[in-house]
Amino acid sequence: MKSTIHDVAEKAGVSVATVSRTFSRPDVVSQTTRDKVLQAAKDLDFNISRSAAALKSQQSFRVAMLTSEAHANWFNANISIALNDVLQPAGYDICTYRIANAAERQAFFADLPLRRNVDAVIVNSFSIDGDEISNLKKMNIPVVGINVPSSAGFDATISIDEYESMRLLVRHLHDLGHRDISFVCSNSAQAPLRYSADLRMDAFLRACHDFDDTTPTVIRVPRDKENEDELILSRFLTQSPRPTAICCQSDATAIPLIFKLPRCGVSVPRDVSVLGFDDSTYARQVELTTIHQSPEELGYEAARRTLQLIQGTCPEPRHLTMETYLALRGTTAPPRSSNGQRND
Amino acid sequence: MKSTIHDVAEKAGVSVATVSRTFSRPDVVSQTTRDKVLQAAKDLDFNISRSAAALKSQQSFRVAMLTSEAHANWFNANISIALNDVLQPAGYDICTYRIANAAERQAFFADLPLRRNVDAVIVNSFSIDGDEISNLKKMNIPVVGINVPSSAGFDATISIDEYESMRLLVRHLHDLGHRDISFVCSNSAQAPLRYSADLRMDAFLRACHDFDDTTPTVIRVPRDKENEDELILSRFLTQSPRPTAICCQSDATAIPLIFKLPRCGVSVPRDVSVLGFDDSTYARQVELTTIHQSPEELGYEAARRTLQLIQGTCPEPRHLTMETYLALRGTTAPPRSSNGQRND
DNA sequence: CTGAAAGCGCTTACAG
DNA sequence: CTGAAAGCGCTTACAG
Repeated sequence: MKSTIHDVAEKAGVSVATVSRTFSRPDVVSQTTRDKVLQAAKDLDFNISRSAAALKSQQSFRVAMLTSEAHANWFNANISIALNDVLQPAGYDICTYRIANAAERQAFFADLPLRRNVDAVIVNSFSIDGDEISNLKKMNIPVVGINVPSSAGFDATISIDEYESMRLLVRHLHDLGHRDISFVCSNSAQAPLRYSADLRMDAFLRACHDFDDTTPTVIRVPRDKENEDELILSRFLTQSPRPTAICCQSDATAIPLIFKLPRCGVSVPRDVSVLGFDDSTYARQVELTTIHQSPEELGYEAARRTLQLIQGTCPEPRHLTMETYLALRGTTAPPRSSNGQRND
Repeated sequence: MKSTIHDVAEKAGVSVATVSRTFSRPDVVSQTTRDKVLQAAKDLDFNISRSAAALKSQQSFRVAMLTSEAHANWFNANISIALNDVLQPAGYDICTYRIANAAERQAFFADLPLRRNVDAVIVNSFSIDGDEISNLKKMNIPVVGINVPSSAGFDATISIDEYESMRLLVRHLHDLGHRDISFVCSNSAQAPLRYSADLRMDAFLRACHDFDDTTPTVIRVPRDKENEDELILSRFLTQSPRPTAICCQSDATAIPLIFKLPRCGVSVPRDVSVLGFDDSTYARQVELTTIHQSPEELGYEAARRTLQLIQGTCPEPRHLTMETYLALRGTTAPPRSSNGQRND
């Protein structure tokens, strides 16, 4: 009922080797033979069995993606789609391993459940450490990183430059005359595996440090709370002196704010400038000034490099930094007293 | 270097059959033997080879998901995560097949590239027709649908009731006193594969039909345009008489509107009520009245049923309708002249 | 509860 | 360009 390579060989009057080659290396079989085989395969509704091909050829045709994010977010959704767009047509499945907490992390890197069962691993925005990378390397397969803390140990990495991005943001605010700037972030203690939250705050503080007349403050709230936006609002409104600009860790934090601030009598950008990070869903429509990045491109580049590494070629360059830019829109403006003086 | 089941058998002093059973059916091997095997496996960094297991056991440990959506959206991202959460721990990979246009659709259902290579197929929000379902069934594997046009031919389906949902929405507006209601949707001619866009409009029109004093109108715009929100705005503002309420096909359409309408001098909900559909990202924060649905639950239920069907048990019930509810929030209010009279 | 053995459906050197 | 043949690493009836 389900036909095998033997059935096709018989029907086409060739050997199974030829049938196999017709699918795996069509260039080495003659046009005439190829046509015969293809016709027979079609008549018999034949597909190559991936499991058999995998077993014999010592490949798994699977690529693992490691991530720590529990919920559906814009960044990961775009990464996944881009990976699938490149890897699927090339014959690879993507298996997503979500590591949600310290126990899972420990278990994963100790057991390495992927050993022998994937052809490459992509580490996505995960705060992986040196020992963990070493463990991964024991599998003797390519290891590719997307937004990882360091490129050390990786066969290829694709990242954005958080520091440069934050510098763009802070310089823009400084140019406008802002001197009191708040950074809003979720408490990283709650999300120890997610890379970039901590980094981004550090980048903000460093960027402010370039200007000795600029006072950065930080508003930290617990992560994944339903009322995150209310907490932030409350903290901001009670700060004294009130900062003239708010840099948010991501658009997802900024968008609720630009909706709610006016309802608290604080006009955006007249009374306070608000900035996001990502240029994600709705950012353009709500005119949010933000840093544009493209997880889709990060994903494409990562997938392409993964494929190259599997085929044994070294991607050029091995470590790529994708450019970001400041999407200048309507939520930033000069502060009310734009003389650069503090009004305290 | 890479150890096989033979190495483990030798080290543990048992047969390969016992090693195999230790992993696939641990209940049938004695505690003592199991411990020996597990220890040997650990010492040798051994994992079962999926390809070999798959080949011999005539399973592929893969589940296909068919979808037509090109871009990352809230619904699909949540579906994917839920499917992965259930299927991955059960040992199944998910391979996502995206069918973007008529040619791909034709090719896919004619060739059935998954034949012999997946254990089940999940059809997600795809406007699949009877012939296509028949084709799928030729593979002799379970076929599960999420939001498909009809449950006919499916081994299991999970859906929401679009009609009932839309009735909730329209009745709420009618109760408030609205009689002129617009439905905003993207042009389905551009997206012939996506199921639910057309259906939702039909549901809206039917729901309005329940009230003979209510006049529905439709604003249709091309899909996936960058300036979709501006087109809608322009159409709405030039309509005469201007509807007192706008029902949007999804939150993604509604959210830009509730941001932009006030900037055109139209206050929400004072001058116009706006409703979404989904209860997706930011809906709560921007106080959008909308229909709540949970793609996560749809995904979990679909995955659970898929697993049951693979194991040969029939899910109960086979066809499940997930409840939705009206999330009553701040973007709906009585129309300005709430006497139910038309002011034309 | 455990073992010996057949075989799942391919790929790939090797030979011609 | 094509074929004969070995074997990838498991699972699973069957026997004990």
